[in-house]
Amino acid sequence: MGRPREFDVDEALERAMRVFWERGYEGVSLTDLTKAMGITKPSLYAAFGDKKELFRKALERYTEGPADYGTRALEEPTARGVAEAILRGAVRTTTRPGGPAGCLGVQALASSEAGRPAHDMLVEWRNSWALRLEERFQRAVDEGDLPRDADPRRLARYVMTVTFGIAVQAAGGLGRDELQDIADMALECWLPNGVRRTHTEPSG
Amino acid sequence: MGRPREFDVDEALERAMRVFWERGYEGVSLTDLTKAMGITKPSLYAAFGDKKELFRKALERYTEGPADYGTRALEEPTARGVAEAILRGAVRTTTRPGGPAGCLGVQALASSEAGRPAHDMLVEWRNSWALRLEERFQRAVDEGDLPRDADPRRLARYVMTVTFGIAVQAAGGLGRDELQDIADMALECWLPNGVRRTHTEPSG
DNA sequence: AGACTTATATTCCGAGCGGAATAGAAATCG
DNA sequence: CGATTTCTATTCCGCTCGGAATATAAGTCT
Repeated sequence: MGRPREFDVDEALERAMRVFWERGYEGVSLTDLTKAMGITKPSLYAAFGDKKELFRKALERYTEGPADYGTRALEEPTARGVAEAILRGAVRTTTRPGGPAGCLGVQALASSEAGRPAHDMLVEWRNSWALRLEERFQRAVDEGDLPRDADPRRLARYVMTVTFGIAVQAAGGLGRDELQDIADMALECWLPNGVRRTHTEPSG
Repeated sequence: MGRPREFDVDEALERAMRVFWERGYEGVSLTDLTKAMGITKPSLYAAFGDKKELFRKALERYTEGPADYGTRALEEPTARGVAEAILRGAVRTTTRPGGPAGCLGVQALASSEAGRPAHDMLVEWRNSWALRLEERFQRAVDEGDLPRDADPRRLARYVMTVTFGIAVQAAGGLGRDELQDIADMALECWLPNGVRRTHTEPSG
């Protein structure tokens, strides 16, 4: 009962996500948000809570939307396939023609105290991906897909580091082809069904 | 003639650099700066110009101070040595015990219009490193240090991408040992005196 | 119809922003 | 000394911030 909402909550959130993606948490004001979302401040407040909560929801939507390639990548049958899919997905998403360059999750590397909520959310977001990837690589070791002496955490950290680096480069304007080229280089350390080495120095 | 300055310009700039490094351009107010620098606003204005100019000078100082490992790295005798030194330097600088985690140059990946000056400076800063590295690798090809068919631009992009990724991870709290481990992995693509492959797919 | 509920629109809040202006203090000159 | 110059300190500017309060419109209930 009561007066029905006049705007589409889902679309408003989508627009908020877009704005945060483009300009970051600290770089966006409530006025920017309400303007982009097509609603007024009380409506925003009632539907999403304060700015921090709205950002949290936008980040969730980002994870399930533009960044869903990550979840799909983890379902690839081989560890190498997972790594390939993650890097390729990152390249595509950070250079999406209609969207902002870069990654919503790779932001707020430094912030004021006011930006700390978003900063912390993003650190946790990035770490959670590293963890999911590590668990997936551990499974690959257990299944014999990766060598028994492979180090899943190390491998996951490496892939995530390159992925984050790609996000930085994308934000700087590098194009899709150049970034995919970088991703390919990073994958050259891997054999088709696993890794070439994980801990030992090259033999020759 | 006239009244002499009561503060040390160099030390004030050092402190400003530190604050920008820690909280980013948009995350720092003039009040934060004057407080950290131990001077008042008119003094800041007279000595450094406005906030944007101060940031530019802080970035220059960063380049010649904490990030001088980059310039020194380019003087290494071999391309592999250059890559090693850059990655190792990035790891050390982004995890320096007394300093902020992360890299002053890897910030402002997304910003408001007000933050655009700093954003653009940083994009240019990162690109300039990629260029210097590319030129260094080109020299290595010319000297026979790298194979004739190596692609200097590709190699430079790869190294810089990993370097930026390391900065992101450092900002997220990863420690020095873990990051050095990642750097080592990135270097495993290289033979002692060059690269294993640059353009071709792995043979097996 | 009319009470009730929940939306929307407008207005306002104290605080802080980047920046500028003004006033006073400390040095060097003739 | 006293004029000049350049620093420092204080104050103020218009503006915007995130957030809250108030008032009104638009629905659903009995």
